[in-house]
Amino acid sequence: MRERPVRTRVAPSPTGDPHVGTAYVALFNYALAHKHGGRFVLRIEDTDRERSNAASERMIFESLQWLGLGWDEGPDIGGPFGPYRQSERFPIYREHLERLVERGAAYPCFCTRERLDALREEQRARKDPVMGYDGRCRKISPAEAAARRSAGESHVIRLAVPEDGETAAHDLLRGDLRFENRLIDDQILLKSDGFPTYHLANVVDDHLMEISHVIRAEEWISSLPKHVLLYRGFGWQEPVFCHLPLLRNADKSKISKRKNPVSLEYYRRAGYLPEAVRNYLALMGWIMPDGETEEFTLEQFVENFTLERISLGGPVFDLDKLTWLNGRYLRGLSPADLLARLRSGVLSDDYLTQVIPLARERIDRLEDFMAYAQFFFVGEVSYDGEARARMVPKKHSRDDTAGALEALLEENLDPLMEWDAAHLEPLLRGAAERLGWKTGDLFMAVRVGLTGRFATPPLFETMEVLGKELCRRRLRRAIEVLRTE
RNA sequence: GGCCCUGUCGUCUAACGGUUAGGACACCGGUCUUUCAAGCCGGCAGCAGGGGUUCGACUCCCCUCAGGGCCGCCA
Repeated sequence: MRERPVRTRVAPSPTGDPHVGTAYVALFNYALAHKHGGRFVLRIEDTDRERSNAASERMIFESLQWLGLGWDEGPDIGGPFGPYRQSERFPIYREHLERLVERGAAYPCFCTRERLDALREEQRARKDPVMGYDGRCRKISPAEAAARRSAGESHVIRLAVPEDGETAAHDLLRGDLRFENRLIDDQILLKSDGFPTYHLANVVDDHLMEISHVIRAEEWISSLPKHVLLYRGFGWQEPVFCHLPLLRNADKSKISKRKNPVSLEYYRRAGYLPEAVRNYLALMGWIMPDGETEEFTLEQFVENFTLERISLGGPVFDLDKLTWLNGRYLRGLSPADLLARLRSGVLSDDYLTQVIPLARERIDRLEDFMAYAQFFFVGEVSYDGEARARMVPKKHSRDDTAGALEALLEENLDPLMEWDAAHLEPLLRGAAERLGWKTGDLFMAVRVGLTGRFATPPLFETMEVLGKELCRRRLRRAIEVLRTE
């Protein structure tokens, strides 16, 4: 295999809050590219029409920049292989896919969702080891398929996976991986709405963007053979694949927001220093060659980085150790630097300007400000006896209240990307109705949970200023208090 | 259930056939200090189990067990 210039990429999907896992993968890609004087590419994986959104994309940009992981090519700055937003590349995918269909490496499938659902259910009931599409539409002649397509019949395009034999793929850290072809599903490459799936878009883009190393999370290993088959179908040279271990919760399951703060916004808002977060992430599965040095700069990381030193056991994300590391970085700052950090964070003019209108009407002396507005400046709030009492309305139990807050949090607040009063108000009112709660009761529970107080500035404005992360965190804590104390 | 990945202190990890198995977090002591931290010093604690290969296995091979991931017209 000939040597190619090193080009790596990170391809986050803008479907929610910026994830710590994205930063983790980005960090290692960044390090490899910079180590070899290559290019680090940012690509936006927004082929999911339902969920992708611009607010989320912006947050991805901001978080990566916050961590100091700038990219050399990307949707915002362009580059020689653009566009870098997949939703802007649809014609490219369709054109390439036709080539695959012509070669018989992919085929149209006219099966309905209903049939597919029934098929899956049947296979599951039968405990069939061969799960997936049964290949019915593969038997349709190319001529007939083409006719049905041009007649406008709804269809998807599937990958024609060989019936038998096996597909070998190589992972830099794990060596040769073998997969039985009969167990690989005929992956859908183009959805019936004409959108590509991740698998197609990803392979086409990695090739066209001349990506030399695909460094991604371990959860992708099972689709590796499909990707390899795609490269071979196109007749393209495969990149080097390297699957990073998955970050874990304390119970070893894949890291999740129920069990850990996974949004980078959380760390930013809580005042973790980006260099500490980045340093800690580098410690997940990696260590300096001396095996001991744990505190190092991005530059030192890049300089000493080798993919081969990555260990494969899924690392448990330990907030305690991150916090310890952050403390070390914090203490290393000069007073002036520390002041500057405060000034660009929780004590920024921008934040204070948001808080002041909410406090002004409610204080009579300047010295009252801190006491009144303290819940805008702390992490978690405490709940005194009266606050606890007011949190639970007369008609509801503590458990009931905890359940309502949890439902509100997970079903309404978590998915909300436009975090402002205008969006929050209808959301909370709607939630109250669905939960069968009087709005006043629910709002008081939320108010106290969020602030520790029952007399506060207007709820929605307060929530907007506090921001999503702080609200989420405090509500979690309130739920916990209601259930356990 | 099927396929695949992984397995060193509670947690993050070093070791690339020969070490009293090292470091870090957490925890427990001590020290410093008007207090609390921080700092410094010390302690506790690990090779999942069983077979091989080898003069010699944490390191290589096999089996078992355990944990995890995937099995979507999500990524």
